[in-house]
Amino acid sequence: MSKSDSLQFLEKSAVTVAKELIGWRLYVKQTDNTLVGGTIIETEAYTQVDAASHSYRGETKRTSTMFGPPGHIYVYFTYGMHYCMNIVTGKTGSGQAVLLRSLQLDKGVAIARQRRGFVADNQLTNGPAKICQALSVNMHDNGSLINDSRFILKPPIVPVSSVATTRIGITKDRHRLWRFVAADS
DNA sequence: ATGGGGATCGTCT
DNA sequence: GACGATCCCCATC
Repeated sequence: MSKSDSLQFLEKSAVTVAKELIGWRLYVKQTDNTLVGGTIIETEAYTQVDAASHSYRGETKRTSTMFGPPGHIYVYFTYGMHYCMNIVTGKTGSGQAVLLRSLQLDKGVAIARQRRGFVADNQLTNGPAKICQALSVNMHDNGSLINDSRFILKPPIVPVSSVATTRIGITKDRHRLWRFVAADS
């Protein structure tokens, strides 16, 4: 699959992408040109009809990336101290994104351990803010285009099946089964 | 093993 | 002026 095929995949709706993104691999280039990242094993979909989504009340300065073209990275800052990253999906202007919630690291484990304060290896990237801390992603990366920036996204080597559940850490629209987890995790 | 609360600030009401 | 698409520590069971 080529670079343009990856971008074409991201034109699908957020719910479809969130489900099918399980098993894809995300890597982020570091300042020394090495890679940190691994396999995506947990995602959540957010859309404009969804009261839990940042895009629910329309475009603002903060959410403008979410309303831009698919394939870009939407980073937001929350709880006064954490960053979380999404991949924008769907038609341009539709306000959809997929939140990355958990990765299985396979590159850059040593630097990730250092950045995460030497927690247990299974806790390095098992949360949206942990991913950003381990991969060194912050607001400067907001708006970056996948495969044309620090961010590299590759399709699965073998397809990975996923299970749909309710989302985490939200108070509105909790009923939607828009969280997807790798079946074997 | 599980649960409550503190840290900390940009964004929107 | 309130509240998070969170994480971590500490208390308690």
